[in-house]
Amino acid sequence: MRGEATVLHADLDAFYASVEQRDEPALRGRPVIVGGGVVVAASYEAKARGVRTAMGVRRARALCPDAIVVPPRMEAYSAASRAVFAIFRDTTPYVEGVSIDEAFLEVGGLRRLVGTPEEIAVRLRERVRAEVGLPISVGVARTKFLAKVASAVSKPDGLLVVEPESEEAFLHPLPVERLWGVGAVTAEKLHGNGVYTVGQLAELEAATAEQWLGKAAGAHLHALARLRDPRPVETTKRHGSIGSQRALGNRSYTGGELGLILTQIVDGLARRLRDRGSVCATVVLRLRYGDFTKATRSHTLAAPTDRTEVLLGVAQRLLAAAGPDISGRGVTLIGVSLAQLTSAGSVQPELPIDWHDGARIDTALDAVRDRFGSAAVTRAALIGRDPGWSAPRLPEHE
DNA sequence: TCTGGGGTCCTAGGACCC
DNA sequence: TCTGGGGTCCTAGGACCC
Repeated sequence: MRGEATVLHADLDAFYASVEQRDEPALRGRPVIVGGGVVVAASYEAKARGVRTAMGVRRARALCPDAIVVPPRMEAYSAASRAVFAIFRDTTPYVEGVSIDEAFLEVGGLRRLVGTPEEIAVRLRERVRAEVGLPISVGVARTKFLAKVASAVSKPDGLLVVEPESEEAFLHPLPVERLWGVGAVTAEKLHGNGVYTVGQLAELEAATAEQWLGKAAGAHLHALARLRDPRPVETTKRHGSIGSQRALGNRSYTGGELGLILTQIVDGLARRLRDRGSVCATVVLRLRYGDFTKATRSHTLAAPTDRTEVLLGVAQRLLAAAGPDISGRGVTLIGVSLAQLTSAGSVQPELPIDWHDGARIDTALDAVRDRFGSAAVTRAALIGRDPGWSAPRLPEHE
């Protein structure tokens, strides 16, 4: 027995472009491109002319000269997203957000009270259209993966229910690129071995797929092709990292200019971190060079923090350490990620102790013991042994 | 095809500990 | 003096998703 199709995948169509068409009637029915240097989103009228996400705007204009290009309005998209997610949560308590414009909804158990999954999906689409003014596609199936493929196949503005008994007939003829997790590189590997459809992948032994694609990816994709996807809809998913980056174009930057950009990035991230009540343990610096090669440098703190000065100090040291490469090839992108996030509540506040540069650590620990008791010494020693903590400017005592 | 910004997960080697 | 294997953490890089 396979169970029932009770998972919905709801996915707004050409989300950013649809918001623009909703808010500006003159854009309706016309090819709309949202973006600056590259295409961030394209309306279906633009997609029909070959415009694709991540394509350069110059090339997109060549393909579609009558396209209207508008800059992104993130606040408008966030507001629309919140309104749609409110309808999701009004539909079922089991909502797992995937991104700003899509989510999984578990609607099993609502049959008696509300209706069948299909009836729920029909009503959901009507409500999003009526209350938020946006088209949304919904796939319904027994697993998250099948529901996601179903919504993609149903687009635009569609609804597709895959009943358990028709899963193979639905999935196996599709190209392997439809599998969630198959991108350009993996597709090329599979094609090189004569595998073009999901059905062909399902016919392989799992070990063969693992050999070609790596253990985890091979096993996962093979299982999906064989209709196995045990992942439940998860209501509480926490973020593991937050990040921010800036593309710099082609001109060269002085060290001071780079330092200023780095400060702005870290300052914004630290603020976001504190707003969510989190601390982070690892700082990751990302660089991209003129030839599009990339580099990452990271440092893990002994004690997680949300303090701008500490995070900025680490980021600056990472940037300085990557220095020789920078001058040689020219940085075209600089970014920072804060990883290993945990709740700030689980970490003690920093100890207010006057510890200046060059002070001996045992002297500092004695002072900690005198003022806060011996239990505080463990944490102070932890901070002290972290080489990233060269000049801890601890906060003033009240 | 000359490439934005926000994320997730996996791999592989080295350090370190038991 | 030479030797084992497993587990965990950190770092760097890469694939993928929207």
